[in-house]
Amino acid sequence: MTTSRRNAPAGDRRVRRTHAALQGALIKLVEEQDLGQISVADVAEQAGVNRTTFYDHYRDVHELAEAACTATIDTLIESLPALDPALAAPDAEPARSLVAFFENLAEHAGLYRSLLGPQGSARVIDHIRSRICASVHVTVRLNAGAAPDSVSTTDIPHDVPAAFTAGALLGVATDWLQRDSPRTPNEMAELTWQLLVTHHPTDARHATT
Amino acid sequence: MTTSRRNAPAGDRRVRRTHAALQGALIKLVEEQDLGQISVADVAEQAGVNRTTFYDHYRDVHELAEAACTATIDTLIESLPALDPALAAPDAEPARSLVAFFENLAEHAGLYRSLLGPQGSARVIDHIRSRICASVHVTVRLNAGAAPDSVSTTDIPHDVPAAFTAGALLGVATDWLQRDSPRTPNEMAELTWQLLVTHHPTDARHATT
DNA sequence: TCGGAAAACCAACACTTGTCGGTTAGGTAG
DNA sequence: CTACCTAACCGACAAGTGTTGGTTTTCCGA
Repeated sequence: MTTSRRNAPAGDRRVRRTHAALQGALIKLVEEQDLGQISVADVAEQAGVNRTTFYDHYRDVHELAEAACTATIDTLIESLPALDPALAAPDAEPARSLVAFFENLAEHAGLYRSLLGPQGSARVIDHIRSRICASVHVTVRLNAGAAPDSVSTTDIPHDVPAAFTAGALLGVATDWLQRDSPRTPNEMAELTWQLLVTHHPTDARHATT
Repeated sequence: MTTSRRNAPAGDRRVRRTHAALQGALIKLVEEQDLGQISVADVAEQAGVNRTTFYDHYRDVHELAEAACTATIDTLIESLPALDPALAAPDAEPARSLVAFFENLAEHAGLYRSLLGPQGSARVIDHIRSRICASVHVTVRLNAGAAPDSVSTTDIPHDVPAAFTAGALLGVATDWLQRDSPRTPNEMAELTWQLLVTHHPTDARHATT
């Protein structure tokens, strides 16, 4: 094949450079204007590479955007490994993982706002959603394996709750970014956590503050 | 300032014709191929109108898609007016509105699959999400007004639960359409309903079948 | 160190996109 | 019925897109 084809760490030095240049250029541009207004020529010039070189690595801007936010998404995903929607105690603290989730979201607000909004990319949206979905998937499976005391684990399949939770998180995040986010990450984590664990707000008034 | 700007029912007969022609053309094309592959020229030719006429009404394919699926979305939205995520009794039947929701979804599966998937349109996705969000919003407000027996209505704001529910529904729907949907609309409604009302699957084993 | 392999550059290509004046055809108000 | 109004058509335009073949530069391994 193409000789050495390491996926992540190694590889040709040149490709890594142009990859980094292009992704960095897009991230910078996306902080200033909407994704839909960014042309391939803009990204190439900002990155300092020839326009045709762009097409040697990505098919279009969407694909670049997907790759560019992968690293950020990775940390975002890893911030919520301990999400346990089913078996969690209702009086648990507002789940540090959720706080980290929203803090990470706020840190790259400009990026996510441009990518997830109406002018964003359906490819990126779907990518993020499926990533969260997979992450929640394994978490549910882990919890089910950790407490295999009943047949209910096979009764309720994994995929629907995972899709439910992933969509809910993405929905809350998107909505939070769309408005001028009057709430802090902590508040968002608290509210979202109450919704995740149960939909009875009258029961959940513990308010450890 | 194009003088008369009637929005929905009346207006010039010619405009309605071309609107219908373009929207119908897009819907037909979108059933066959992914939205991202459809060009303005394709739609115009399929609709039997000149290409420049397209731009007299819509800025790009995404905007047309948003307008084209509005009617379908309206019925989709109106199918879930009775959604009560907070106060519903946990042993209630699987919410006819949810069944209608998934049936409507299945009926236009090709359309939604192409629009919501990775090759879809972020504008359409955001549009649908915000529509569902607004619908759930008023529902929550209605229920809160129907049972104003505590201060908890002001304690928990409306927007976050609405965004949560909207995202969750859209997530479940998208995930269901992406796979080859082995489940029936009834099953999906049942599963989603259990998730909406509570996250404790061990409690929810009523199984009216 | 050096030679081959492959990435990056370059010019140019057909094609699509979005926009613009001017013309034709159709509908609506009077 | 008629005259005005305006949507729809037409040709042409600059700009952006995606691809191609060929050249130069850079890197990796022997």
